[in-house]
Amino acid sequence: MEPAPQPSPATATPPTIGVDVRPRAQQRWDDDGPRSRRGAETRARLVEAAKAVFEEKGFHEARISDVAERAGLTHSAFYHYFDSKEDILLEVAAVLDHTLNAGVDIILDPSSTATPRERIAAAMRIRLEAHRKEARIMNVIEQVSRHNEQVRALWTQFYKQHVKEMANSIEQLQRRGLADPALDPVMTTDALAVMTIRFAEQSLLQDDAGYDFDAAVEQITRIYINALQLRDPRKPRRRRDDTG
Amino acid sequence: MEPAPQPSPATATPPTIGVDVRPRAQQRWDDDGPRSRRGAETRARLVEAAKAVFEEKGFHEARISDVAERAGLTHSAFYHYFDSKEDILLEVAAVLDHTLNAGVDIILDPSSTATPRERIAAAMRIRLEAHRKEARIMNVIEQVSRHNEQVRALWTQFYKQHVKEMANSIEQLQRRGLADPALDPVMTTDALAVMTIRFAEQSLLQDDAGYDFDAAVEQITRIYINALQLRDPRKPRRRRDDTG
Amino acid sequence: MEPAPQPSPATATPPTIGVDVRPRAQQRWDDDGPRSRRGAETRARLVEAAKAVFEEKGFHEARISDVAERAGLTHSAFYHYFDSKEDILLEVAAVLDHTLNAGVDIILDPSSTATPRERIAAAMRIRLEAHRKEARIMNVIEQVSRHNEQVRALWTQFYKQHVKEMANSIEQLQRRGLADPALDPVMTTDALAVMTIRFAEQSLLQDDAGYDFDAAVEQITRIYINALQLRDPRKPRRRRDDTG
Amino acid sequence: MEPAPQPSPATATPPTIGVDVRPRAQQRWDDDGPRSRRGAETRARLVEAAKAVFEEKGFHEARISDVAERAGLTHSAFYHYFDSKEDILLEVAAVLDHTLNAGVDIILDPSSTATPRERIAAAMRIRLEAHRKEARIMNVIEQVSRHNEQVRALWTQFYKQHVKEMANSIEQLQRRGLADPALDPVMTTDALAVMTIRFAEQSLLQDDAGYDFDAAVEQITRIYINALQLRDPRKPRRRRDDTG
DNA sequence: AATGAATGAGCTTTCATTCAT
DNA sequence: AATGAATGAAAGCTCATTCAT
Repeated sequence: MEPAPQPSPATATPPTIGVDVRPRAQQRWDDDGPRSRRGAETRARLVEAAKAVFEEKGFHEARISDVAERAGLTHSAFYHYFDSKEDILLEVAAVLDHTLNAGVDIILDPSSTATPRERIAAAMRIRLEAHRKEARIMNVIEQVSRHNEQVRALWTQFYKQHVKEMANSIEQLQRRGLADPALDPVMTTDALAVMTIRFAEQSLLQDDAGYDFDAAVEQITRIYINALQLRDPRKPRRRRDDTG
Repeated sequence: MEPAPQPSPATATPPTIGVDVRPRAQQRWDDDGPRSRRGAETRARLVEAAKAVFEEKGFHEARISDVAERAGLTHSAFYHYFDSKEDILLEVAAVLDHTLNAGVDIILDPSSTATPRERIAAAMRIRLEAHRKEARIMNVIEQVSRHNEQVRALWTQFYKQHVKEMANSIEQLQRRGLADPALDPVMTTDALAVMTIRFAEQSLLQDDAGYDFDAAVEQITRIYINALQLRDPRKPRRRRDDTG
Repeated sequence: MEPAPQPSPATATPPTIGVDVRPRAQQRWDDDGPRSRRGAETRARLVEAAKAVFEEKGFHEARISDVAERAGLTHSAFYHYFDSKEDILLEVAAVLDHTLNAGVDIILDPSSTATPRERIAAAMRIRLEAHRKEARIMNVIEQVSRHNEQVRALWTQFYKQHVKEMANSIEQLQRRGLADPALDPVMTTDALAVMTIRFAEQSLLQDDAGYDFDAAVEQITRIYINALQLRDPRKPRRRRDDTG
Repeated sequence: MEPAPQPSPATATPPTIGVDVRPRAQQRWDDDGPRSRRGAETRARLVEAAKAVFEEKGFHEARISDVAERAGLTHSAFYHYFDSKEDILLEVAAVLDHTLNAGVDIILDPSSTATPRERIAAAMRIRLEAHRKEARIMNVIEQVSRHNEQVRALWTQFYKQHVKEMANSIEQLQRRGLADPALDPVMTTDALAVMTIRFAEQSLLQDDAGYDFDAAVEQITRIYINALQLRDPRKPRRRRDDTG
């Protein structure tokens, strides 16, 4: 258990999420946080271990000793770094936040010459990939968010952020006459985001069989585009049978 | 040894779901079930109480004594009727199964003269209403389903059942040239079902603010119809820009 | 469960053991005892059931409901007849007392013309048979006797009684010069009784394999006779042919 | 991670009995065992306490908290060292195993110049002493052995071992013409072992009155020797040909 | 920084027993 | 006489957490 070399930067830096939702976590960081390199490494190992354990057993079933042991530590060593299970979950969640919001920008990138359709397809793939990978832990986070204020804040923020960006994007398309004007951008994004995320969670889990990933990407993209009644710009009038 | 007198219909009927997923629950019913009117009432009260408590605190946080007390009973009285928390959750879930599958038929009812669009709108409303109402407990069930085989069986069955019916319906529409033929019926239904259910769960919870219900129904329906590229039948040929 | 015809006389009569060791049991009999024929039958069925259950599961593992159910009764019906598990065990034990002391008389029967050796062989067989049959329940009784005063009294009385009779017999043999005079009659009987009883319990349980029964009888008898250095009378030396 | 420092020899040595019957106990030792001196002491105290409590109250009546409290610990501290009551009983039993098998060798020691008679007398004393001392706990062990596989294995092994050794010894005596050839060595040993052990248990318990110890040793020895029809070697010829 | 020992709160579960019917 | 419902006491066990080293 000695190795675990790079102190994953993501965890070693105080997570840079917009609103800082970490009363206790922050205290920790300022007061109790690891002062030595070795400490930082151990801490990172714990976060990693926590994620794995939560994914495997869920939050409630996960024991602090499970986490500690997987990190090659004693039960009680855990308390050097975190105050509680909730505490470490917050850290796990913060790290995740980064990962998941990565690809979204593509859709909105104004410098891109891609058609909306292409952008959506690209974004879809990226997002589904991310969710397929992180579905388990997101599920955990979401579950906990229902009973833990801090986690809820983090989760909401993440979700709302995503929806907001998408909503903007849809609005633009509507303004340019490229999307069904009768759709409410926010609600639509919400619904479609839910669809995307949950579908990934539920039917794309790698070891849970489900569908072929590429086929799924294609189908979800099509549904998405259909739903928006998306038209490609500048082409005088698309006929709808080439939608793919 | 009277022949297990009429139990209160709502909660106590042995749920008539396709596959019977109730090893212990069934035993209970046959062997240990309440034999007196009073017992049946108590049992029903317990199921009711359990649902409420689970909704409030989630499954793991819920204590058996919470349930018992809410039903006006002692802790140990609980064990007259159920073997465990899981056991009573199964009962709660079974009851719910009924409720939720109620409105689906409308979509498929062949005797109806309504257009597909109308049917979908109707089904959507019914379904969203049901889910809005039962979202909390469904969430609980779904959570537990990840770690409990029996609950998973029940939940899967419920979900799969729903998807299958919808898929059939979509296939018919496709065959009649009324829906986008490029969509895979099963995957599409899955995705759209996920969207509907989860949107309801997440954004329509009564006390959780969110959107205006009627507006939401309208939007979700529109998205749904758009996604399918649904055309109304018998009209010689619709041009697709008036889809609204 | 209706049959169970003859109210086994042994249980229906207040057991006729020397000292009456049944404070509560007696109360029951006088105060609460079954007044109707049906009651007496049920009571007998309970005693029978108790014996069976105790044999199967031991005293501590046995639940009152096990007993009641085996007697075709409800848990709570048990309390019409007995105050507790201990209470019913006392009854079981009392019944047993009779059975087990049955064959002993043969050894002492003065009218018999058999040689001591023959008498011992006969007594041995009878006793081993009885113990083989009742070893399980005796074991239970003995176990309980360690923690329950009343049961202990009953058990001791039974055992002491047996030892005393045997000791008398040995003493006579010694006086007639037919047994090793260096043996202390009481201690010897005790030791040999222990041997007999326990050997039966431990190695002759019917379903527990062990030895062939007849061979065992023969061997134990031989050991017994050897141990006493028993000589047959009527050989030149001794003239007292009145073995009694 | 120190190498499991020297545990208090009496209770803590991994018992060196022939077959290792300690699935969980062994795990414990390797994985969970006390790693500090203090821990080892506590563990030893627990084993000691357990023995005492079991002797006083019997296994079923003994509460884990009784044991813990007697060792000056909390209820839950117990679970640092043992998984269950059964678990600690196994340890108690293993320790006992040593003690009880100590003196047997004397009988068989070929270098000894003592006569068989003398050897038996010596062995008898040792064994009776041991049993007198440990009768209570052996009783507990035996009781539990009826319902616990592991304890049964340990107990059986102990008993069988003993019987086997004695049987060999008897066989030798028979071959040398020093013991009644009509006796079956195994059955005889079994019976005589039962006699010895149980007599000690039943009649020699120190605080339970009974007989004078030395007298008892003498008597049991005599019975034993009689039973075998033991002759001293080298004495020309015993004339008692009426042994059968 | 890290560990092992120890604690205490709390939960599930089992059962003998009582009560109303 | 018999039942089902209900209770209360107690047990076993788990775990997060603290403490001394």
